[in-house]
Amino acid sequence: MFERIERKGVADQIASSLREAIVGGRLRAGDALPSERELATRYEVNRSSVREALRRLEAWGLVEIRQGGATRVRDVLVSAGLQVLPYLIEPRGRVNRAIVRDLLELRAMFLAWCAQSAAERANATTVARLDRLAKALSEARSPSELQQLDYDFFETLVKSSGNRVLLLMANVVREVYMAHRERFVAMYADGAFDAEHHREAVAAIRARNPTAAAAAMRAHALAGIAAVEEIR
Amino acid sequence: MFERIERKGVADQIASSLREAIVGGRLRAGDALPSERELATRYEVNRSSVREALRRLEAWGLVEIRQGGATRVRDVLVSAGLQVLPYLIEPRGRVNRAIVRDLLELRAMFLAWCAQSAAERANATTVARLDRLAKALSEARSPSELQQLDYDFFETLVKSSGNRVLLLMANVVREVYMAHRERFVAMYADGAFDAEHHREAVAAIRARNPTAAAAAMRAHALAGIAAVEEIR
DNA sequence: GCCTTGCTACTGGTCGGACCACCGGACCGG
DNA sequence: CCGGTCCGGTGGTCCGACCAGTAGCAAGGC
Repeated sequence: MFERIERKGVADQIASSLREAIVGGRLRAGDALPSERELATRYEVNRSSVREALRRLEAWGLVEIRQGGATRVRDVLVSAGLQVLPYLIEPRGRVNRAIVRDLLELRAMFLAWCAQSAAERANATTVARLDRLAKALSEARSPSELQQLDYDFFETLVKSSGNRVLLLMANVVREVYMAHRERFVAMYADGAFDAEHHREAVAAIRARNPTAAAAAMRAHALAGIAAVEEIR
Repeated sequence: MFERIERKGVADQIASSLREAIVGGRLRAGDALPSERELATRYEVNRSSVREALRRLEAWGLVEIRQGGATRVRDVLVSAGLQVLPYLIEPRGRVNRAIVRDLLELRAMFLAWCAQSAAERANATTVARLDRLAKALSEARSPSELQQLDYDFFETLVKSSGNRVLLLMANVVREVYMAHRERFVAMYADGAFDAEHHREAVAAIRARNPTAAAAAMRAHALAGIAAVEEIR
């Protein structure tokens, strides 16, 4: 009880409706959307609200708006940004396993690369923070607690890589991951998770051994992928 | 004469103005923006236009809008998406070298990883396309031509990795890169570029040798970084 | 017959003014 | 001190009007 109450604005709902139509394939790339005035009539809302929804879709890279001409649907995989990921993962309520696997593969690449960068340039403060997280991971028991700590470890690693562009990517990934965190909790179920790789990585970073650090985090990520795949 | 006339909508200009204030640091994280009504008065435009601009900033992750409360500036590096990259690269007309280097480093990681994936799973069609691009790179002369071909090579590699999440990332990176392509043309000036690494990579992909493919593309990317750094 | 020109009916863009929903602080009574 | 109530200000939605740009069509010229 006391669960969060949904309160979405009109514009939000329209944006969601259109987004699902596009991502779900009911509207194809190149198709022209009805005019703003017609959408307003059909949804029985004001044109301003429709406009607001359309601007959001445009910011997501899902449609192309041109004054005087029709608003057209763009090809999702060619022009959409990372923000649409949550909707690709779960179109029509069913999880798209292939996309999840793609995401986890990228996670493996990022983890390994960040660990390598961290080993090359991390300072004592960062190493200490990673060390604390690794220790906490060794002691934590509940899967959700492990998941949170592991995510914190990931973020700390990204920050310690010192790459600000990667930081921006991580921001988007965080939103996606947090929205679907229960999908990935399987990676932390009894026995599926072992903090050994984290301890190894921290030791390697402290010893300034990039290769070993990368290998440890890659091993961790691959173990996670295996755990998720097994569950399904 | 008859040069192209700038035609940006009112909302666009307001969004740019506010974006620069935020990215440039004149508005700090946590600061409250003036109300929509006041912004409308100050800019001498309609409130609708201000709203449209604010929604765009929200989509970029630069501000947080809450009904009943003030619209507040968010921490760029904590919540912004990749879309703001162009403005981080060139705040106030001066190029931020550190960000450019971060971007090129990530490019190196992506290139290597894509080449590896491609070697593991590319089909004959893709290999043939990469082969054509590598040949064209060997023959092209002008830097801008080389740049375009190299970018095509990168995109083809991303597609052949088969990872759709990476594809979404590449979409955003493409917009950033294309907006600043002149900045990177130095990588392709006389003598700075050699198609040898591309030929190696294609050969390795065809031979299904992931390690060699990754090494070849990493070498190419590192050479590019060196060329850019030297110019400055 | 073909191309050009200009009209026209549509599209999105901006305007202003009104009212609703919501938040936070000031104020008041218990 | 606590809980309500009120009120000013904020964003959210609505309406109806006009401006600005596009695309297609139809009359005119070659």
